[in-house]
Amino acid sequence: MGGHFEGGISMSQPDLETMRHSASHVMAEAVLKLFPEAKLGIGPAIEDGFYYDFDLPRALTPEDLERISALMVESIKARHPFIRQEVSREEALALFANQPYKLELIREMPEGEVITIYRHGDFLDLCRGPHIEHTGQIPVDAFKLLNTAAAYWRGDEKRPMLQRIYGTLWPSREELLAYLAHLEEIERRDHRRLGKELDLFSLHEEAGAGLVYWHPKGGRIRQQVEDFWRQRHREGGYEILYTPHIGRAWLWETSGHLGFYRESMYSPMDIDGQDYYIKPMNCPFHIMIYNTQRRSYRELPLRWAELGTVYRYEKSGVLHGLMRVRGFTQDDAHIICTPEQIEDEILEVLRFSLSLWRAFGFEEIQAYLATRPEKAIGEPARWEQALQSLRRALLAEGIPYEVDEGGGAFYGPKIDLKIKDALGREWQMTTIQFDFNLPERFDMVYIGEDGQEHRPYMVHRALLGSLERFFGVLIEHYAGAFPLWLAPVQARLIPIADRHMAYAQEVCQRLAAAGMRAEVDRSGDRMNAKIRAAQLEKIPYMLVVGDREASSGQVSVRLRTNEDLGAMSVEAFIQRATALIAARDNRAL
RNA sequence: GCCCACGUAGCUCAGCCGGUAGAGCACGUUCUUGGUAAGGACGUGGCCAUGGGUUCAAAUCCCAUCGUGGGCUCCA
Repeated sequence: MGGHFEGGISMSQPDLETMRHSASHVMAEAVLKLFPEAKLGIGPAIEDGFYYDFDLPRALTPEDLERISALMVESIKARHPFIRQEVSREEALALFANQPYKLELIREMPEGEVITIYRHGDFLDLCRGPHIEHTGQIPVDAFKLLNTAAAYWRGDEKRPMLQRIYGTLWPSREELLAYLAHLEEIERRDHRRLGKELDLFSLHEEAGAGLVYWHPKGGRIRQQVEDFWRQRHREGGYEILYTPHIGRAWLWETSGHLGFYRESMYSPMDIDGQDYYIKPMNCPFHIMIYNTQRRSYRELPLRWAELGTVYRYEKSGVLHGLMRVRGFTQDDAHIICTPEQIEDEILEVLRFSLSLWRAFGFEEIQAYLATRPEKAIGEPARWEQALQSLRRALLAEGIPYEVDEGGGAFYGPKIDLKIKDALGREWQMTTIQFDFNLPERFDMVYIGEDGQEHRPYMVHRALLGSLERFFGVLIEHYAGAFPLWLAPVQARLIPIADRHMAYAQEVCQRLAAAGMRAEVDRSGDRMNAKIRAAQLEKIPYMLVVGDREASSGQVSVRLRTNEDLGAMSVEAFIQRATALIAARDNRAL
């Protein structure tokens, strides 16, 4: 979910990446001055900046960052040249004798590889380079050390934990400031903050981590999402299923989940001496339904969807608002079809997914095609066919995609879609996965034209992914100012004085009768305060009613964009609003 | 799960070199009945996350647990 920040940045700068990498060296130099005993990990350039990992005698504090930053400024002002030097393995080992992590890297370098070191000032690092000419090329007012965090040495949770310092660096101060403003914007839109401010959802430590409570206003939005989702699925030839939340051990043994997915499942509960597990996935249940009958090729493809709530154990440290939770509702579906149908089905799923995303106002989508991993089941020929149909679907839809070599599940290849939000951040939501495993395990068959039993193809797909994560992304994408058709409150009646309350109530009822979500501000506040409150709640329409409106049967329409449409008849307003709602217009008010 | 930080009223936060709590907003009452982003007055509200320890005394110090945040690893 790394932010892609582009706002007016001149990327043509002579190698911003090199500059950032060099900055990480300068930072390491500063850290060594502060902590001569520090052990160095690695320090690459990353998107937006750089980091360096250190093994330090104590935890870093924000004050340390300031001191490090000040030392970096000194080094930059000193204009130390970067000096590249090739060394032999023995020399390298000697130079880094007291740097165990560097020694490990050196020892792992293949024989004959040229080992290079870079020096600047009295700092020395094992490094492939390249670097800038001298430290003075780093714009001294365009970098900032952002935060410290922990990271396992080489990303391995069994290895020591190092302290990582993240910094950001830009070609100019203006760009740095723009980037910092961008970070503030991200914070401002944070779904956890907006969820609280707009009274959409909550989480409760005393009631369990990673479990989401949808408040009335969040519930209204979810209902709209679900209603639309169901409508589109009906139109797309899907049937809707409802299945249990728990299943006997037999089910999960047969599916193989107890073998390969156990660490994500919760402990069983005992029911009449039998082990039951709460479901981490919906697929086995759908297959049970499939297997209740002898199936003919004539009834395929079957497209079975379910808003299925699943529970998965997630490590405590990874939980994050709505984005990563322990109980969530997938907009799941399984497509069961013949090998001949698979290609059309895949293409259709992809189209369907894209149109759904566009309907919610997400236009930019990137696809990832994940291929056969080392350890996989299913004949290579079927993998190849499956992969081809996935690839052809991507080409047919013209979506940019990258191949994730070996990134497929062991039971089949898949397409994942990442959706870009309004701030350019990517979110992995959609997944379309082949499954060569479950049809075998559950011995799913259909009778073909030839009267023989055949194994159907099965595809899992979740388009929005989970309703919780989708909601989180939706909140951040719109910064809480939801499109009219999704807004929990579409219009608020604002009576100027108490004597206008009855008229406001009457108008409100007319809006409700027209299918709108409207309410009257019954507080004792003055009109200005009522407008402010509605504005902060990002309510699309503020309908001010006073003597003038009450006597003429009108409402004065103010939009959350601050635009004032003036007075219009209630009928005209209803026409305008209901037309936009029916059209599911994501922008107009 | 791991490392670090944090957990005080519904919300945002102050208090924390130990002497049993404070602000703004929200909420309630009340005066005001006001034309497009905060009218005034008064008031309610906290077992200072939970459990244990140190101390004459703990919101303040120590430990543990739970949770949250930033990361690592992993995923919808």
